[in-house]
Amino acid sequence: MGKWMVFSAWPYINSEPHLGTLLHLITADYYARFLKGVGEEAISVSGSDEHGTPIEVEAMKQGRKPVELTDEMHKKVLELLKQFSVELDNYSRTDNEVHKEFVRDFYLRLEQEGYVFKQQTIQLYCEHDKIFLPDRFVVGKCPFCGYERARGDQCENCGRLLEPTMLIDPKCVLCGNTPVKRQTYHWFFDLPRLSDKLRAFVAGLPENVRFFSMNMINEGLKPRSITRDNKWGIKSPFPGSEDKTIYVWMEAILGYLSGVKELELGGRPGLFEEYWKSPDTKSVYFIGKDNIPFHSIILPGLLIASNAGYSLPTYISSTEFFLFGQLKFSKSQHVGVWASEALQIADGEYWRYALLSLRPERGDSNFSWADFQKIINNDLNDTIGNFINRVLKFVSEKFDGVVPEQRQLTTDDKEFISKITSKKREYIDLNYSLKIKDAVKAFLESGYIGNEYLSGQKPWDLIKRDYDRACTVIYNSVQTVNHLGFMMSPIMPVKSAGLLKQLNISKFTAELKWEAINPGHKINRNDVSPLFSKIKIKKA
RNA sequence: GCCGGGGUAGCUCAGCUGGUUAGAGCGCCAGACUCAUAAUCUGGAGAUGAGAUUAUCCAGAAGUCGAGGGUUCAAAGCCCUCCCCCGGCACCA
Repeated sequence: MGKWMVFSAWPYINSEPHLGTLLHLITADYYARFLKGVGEEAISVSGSDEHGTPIEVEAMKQGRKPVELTDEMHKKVLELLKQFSVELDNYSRTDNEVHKEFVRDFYLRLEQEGYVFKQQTIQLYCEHDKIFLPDRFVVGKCPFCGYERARGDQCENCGRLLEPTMLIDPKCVLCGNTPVKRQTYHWFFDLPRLSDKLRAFVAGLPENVRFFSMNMINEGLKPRSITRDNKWGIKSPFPGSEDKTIYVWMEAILGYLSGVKELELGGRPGLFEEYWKSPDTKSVYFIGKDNIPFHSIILPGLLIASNAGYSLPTYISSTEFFLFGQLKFSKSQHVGVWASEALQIADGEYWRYALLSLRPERGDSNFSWADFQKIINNDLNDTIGNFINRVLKFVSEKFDGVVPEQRQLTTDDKEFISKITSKKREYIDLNYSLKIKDAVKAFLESGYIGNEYLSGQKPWDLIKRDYDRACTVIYNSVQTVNHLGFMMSPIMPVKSAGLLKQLNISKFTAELKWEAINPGHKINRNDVSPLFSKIKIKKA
């Protein structure tokens, strides 16, 4: 049995994360908890991605140092993650020393392996802001359609792809001055040389990732520049490149490695080699479709090129987007739901449940307040919460909080037991196949089955005329609560802990074995209370 | 332009290696129950109309998963043409 590394895409912290970004962090946290829950050895890592031009520019606008900005933002993200019950083994940041050193060593090694070359390029430079301008930081007249506000990478009006130098009358987007062309040197990663190896790797990826990536390879990979002329970033290690920094993507992506290294240095000797260099290690990356190529091509490319025996990604689980009333979430347009807003509306754990059950695994999925409310009120509260509550209340009121014995099983009981057991098995299997949305659904369906059983068996009726039957039905229902708790615990860790307390047990059983809570066990009847409550959302 | 994804009940979606009468949840209608947080459970209509019949019912034919063709004993899943929506097309993070 191999070990597992669970990763979430590192959020770029130029602003607060929105639901789309949060989704991957929550999923990674969920998945790592699931794995640990079934007894796998797993570590989970992510962190704040904090270098690069957008943050540098934002800091410039505010008249602050970039690091002040990201210190603040990173702290805020940590705070937010806590509220969403995201507790990865390491949630790091790219400005930490371990990462920086790791990155520099890594690229020096890559150079030794012969995958780095230096080349001259021409780029637009703003003399006023003293900054080389990335494509999107230049606007001007489109040479094809004449649209005045075409960006350096693409004209929004006619859709044509552009080069910044093609723009007529280019302007710096920051200050409006005309940038100048300036010669510079950059160090490049020789990606094309890895085409064949990457093609073999990509062939094993899931379809939604594979098509896209294979296409890029077939169109011909291009060398990827490693360096930038920015100040805010990791100092480039190549001789002669002292005034340059590493391009933010090319270093942040190595956080998956440095984050594990950091864990090792934090007191787990040997961890890095054990995980990253073992052929048995499985790795899962939870990402959005917008950064597929970085995980399917660039990261594996870097890993292969380093020739250091790192294990390549095993699973890349890419989701589509959440749309918000048909529109894509967007920071600039202010479309979408931000993390702190979300927390004002509902408990972080409710969001975990909702986001995991809406997870856009197949196509873009619409997020609407009505759906959200329905998921919380009907699914979580009415189906799951109410089932648990009616069982525990019953045990408290009618059995003095003591779990009754199982007597003679009827056909109905046996059928019920087998239904719940197979839902649990299904839940586990679906998780292993990374069908998380379906796994969460299996959890919900277990709630339907439980309620159906209670309504059909009517223990409140039985207790008056057939005590043995009542015992059996309630015994089975209590076992069901344990199994539900098991499925719930990675989804809503805090709520599950509350349930453990109500049940007066230390953990939920991962096994499929029916009896997990013995007859005669006393639950904490004074703690029994509904786990969830309904929410009401005012129209936005 | 190229690549990919989507278009299935009022809504959100599942089904798509072709195979029984196209499913679920929500919503709607009716009923049951009262242990439980006005929660739960059951049944029904609903992705189609028309003809015939006094009516219920039954039988037959036809239609039905964006549109239209095709392949097949059999298509929501495959092929072709087309329409609509979304995303991407790498130095944006």
